[in-house]
Amino acid sequence: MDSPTLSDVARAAGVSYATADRVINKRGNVAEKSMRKVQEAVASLGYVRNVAAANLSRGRTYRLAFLIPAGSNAFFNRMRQHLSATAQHFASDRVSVEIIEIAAFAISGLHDSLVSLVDENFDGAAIVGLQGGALEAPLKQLRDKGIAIIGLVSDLPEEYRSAYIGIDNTVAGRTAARLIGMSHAGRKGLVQTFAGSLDAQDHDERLAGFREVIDADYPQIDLLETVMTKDDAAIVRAQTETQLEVQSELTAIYNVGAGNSGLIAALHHRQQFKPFCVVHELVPHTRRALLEGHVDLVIDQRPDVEINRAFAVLRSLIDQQPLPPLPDLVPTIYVRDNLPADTTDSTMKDQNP
Amino acid sequence: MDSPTLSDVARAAGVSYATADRVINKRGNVAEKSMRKVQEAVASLGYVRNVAAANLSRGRTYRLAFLIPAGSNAFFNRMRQHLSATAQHFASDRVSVEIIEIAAFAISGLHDSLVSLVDENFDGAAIVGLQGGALEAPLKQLRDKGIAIIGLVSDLPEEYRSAYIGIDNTVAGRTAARLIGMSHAGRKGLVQTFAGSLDAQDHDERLAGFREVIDADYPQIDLLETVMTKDDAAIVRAQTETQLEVQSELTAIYNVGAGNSGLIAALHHRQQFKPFCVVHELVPHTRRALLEGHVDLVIDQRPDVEINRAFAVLRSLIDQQPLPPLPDLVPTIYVRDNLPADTTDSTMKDQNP
DNA sequence: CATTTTATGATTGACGTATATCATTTTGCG
DNA sequence: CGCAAAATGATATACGTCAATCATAAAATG
Repeated sequence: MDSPTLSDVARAAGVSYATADRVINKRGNVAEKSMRKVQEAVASLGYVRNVAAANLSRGRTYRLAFLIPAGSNAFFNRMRQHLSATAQHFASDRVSVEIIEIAAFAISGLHDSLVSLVDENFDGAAIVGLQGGALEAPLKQLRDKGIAIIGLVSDLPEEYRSAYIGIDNTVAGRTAARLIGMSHAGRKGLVQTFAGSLDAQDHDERLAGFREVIDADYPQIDLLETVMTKDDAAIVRAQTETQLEVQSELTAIYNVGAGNSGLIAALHHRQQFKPFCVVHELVPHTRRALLEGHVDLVIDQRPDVEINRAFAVLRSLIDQQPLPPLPDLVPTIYVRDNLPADTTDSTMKDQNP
Repeated sequence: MDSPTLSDVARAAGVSYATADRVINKRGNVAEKSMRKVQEAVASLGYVRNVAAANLSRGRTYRLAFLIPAGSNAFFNRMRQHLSATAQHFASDRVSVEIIEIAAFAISGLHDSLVSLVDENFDGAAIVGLQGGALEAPLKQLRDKGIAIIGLVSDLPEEYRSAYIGIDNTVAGRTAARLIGMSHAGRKGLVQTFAGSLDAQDHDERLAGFREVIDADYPQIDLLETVMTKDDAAIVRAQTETQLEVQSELTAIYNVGAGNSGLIAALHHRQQFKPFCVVHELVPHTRRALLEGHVDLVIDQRPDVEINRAFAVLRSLIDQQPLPPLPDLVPTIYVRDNLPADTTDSTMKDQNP
């Protein structure tokens, strides 16, 4: 019942431990015949390398960096929180994590952080990225040093990262459109969309996906021109109030960006008919708005799932091993009924982990 | 930069390795003063036990059993598939998994499987359970042997399991109701619900949750009496065809159980107005129906997430360690736009794991 | 104070793999 | 055949922890 060790394999194959080791670790200088014998023994005994022993022997430690926008953005706060919890847990697996805050959404800030990474001897980095030629030089240096790089939430130039972990924003936009379409039950509609800015790639993609579906499948729904908000709650609030007044026929609102507290505030005191309202990212205030009925749907990115994936992907990249089976990452739809337990709530159900 | 070892801790605390070990592993016979010194050294050096070394030394292996209903049920097929993939991956962590097929949904079959478990020396078991007094005797034996037991998808008697991993079916039913409610946009509605049988606890809970929300928040929607289908596709098909004919005003259909291929077949050739259709579990045929527009929403249980959780929970139970941070498990809503990549599809995006 | 507990120190051998060294054998080739 | 090159064997040390042993030192007890 005990798992066979490499010595067992060697014995079964009729070779020495050294030769078996040469085969397993591909050190070369092995006759084809021996190789085959060892591989057969591995197969017949069902040998699997004991990673605990291997890691111990190698003295391997994983030094990971997470580059995440600074500031009080509720979404990234949530992500940081999950990240530190996860990091703490992985400490016993010799994984050390450094969270590096980058100046929010500015190429130059990210560039500088990347430059300072180069001298720091990390094994891997997960980076909330941006697209921009300025990043290529430091990214190239990191890549050439053999550091595993992945894009997180927002992608990096493709050439310089081994994976992207985040939702497909076109899919997110399409999903919002589908649900808003359904909510109209075939009736005429008029939808106001909000976005942070034109340069934000994710906002752009969400809007494009949104329009695609509305145009294709819900011709009876008209779209007003997107209002730009700089992701600023005050602007969102003002604009929402204006639009609600001007467009009395408004049937739905979709905010692809941030600043939802402004949107919620604007809807809060409204007694009349309230447009169907879809926003992104489950954070304390959107959760509350959902429960109180000001918002109808939240499309969430699941930062917890993303962080878990990031760890798994970085480790397999660093070890050059296949990725373990992981749950898929898709935009998650929340209504007021299927919300996860509030983790900011201190009460935990011990029976139901 | 290297992580400190227990020897480092002992040296810093001014005690011998043996004493430090006595503190860390709670072996007793240690003076309070030494205990404190060691704990301080642990804190100041940031010592974390190296689990790789510990597991190696202990020679710990985890023998896990998964008891899953036999048969060709598409949902459990999917779950089994994910389970074997995960099991294979964890083999290198000295986790061995045995999948035990139990006679589908019959107390007696489950009972016999549990009895045979008792002599088998597992460390833990994840069980797709049933409620029933007959199970208590073997469960008690398992518990008394110190085997970690968790309920999976469908719960066991609470007293005899340490955790339940599965969605809250009331929540799932509520979620379905909310979305069907939304799809009516305030208009009058008539909804037909289907369920497998009255004894299936999960079906019952889903229906209850569903009715709760419709009654409370969508008074203009009427519910027809639930049609029982034995989860048999042929029955579902016949009943759907009958109801579509008899109830010409039908605005929505909600099937809380299985047999969806029958439902889909009945809707397939229908040219006229199609009721809004909500079903459970993303499997090949529901996925196709969603893409082709026969079904509008699928509420999924995420067997992949459940399996991942099951492994994590069993391991921490067996090690008596805290649970790592894991993504929440909530009923997932799929529309045709936010479907995960089809894993039965052989093409994989290597850039986007 | 002598004696019994109790606590501590010193040390050792696993666990399974990685990695290195050095001696020896086998093979290939002219 | 003889020699170099290639392949193999034998063996040792390290990784950090667990678990055990045995001797010794300190504290508690009467």
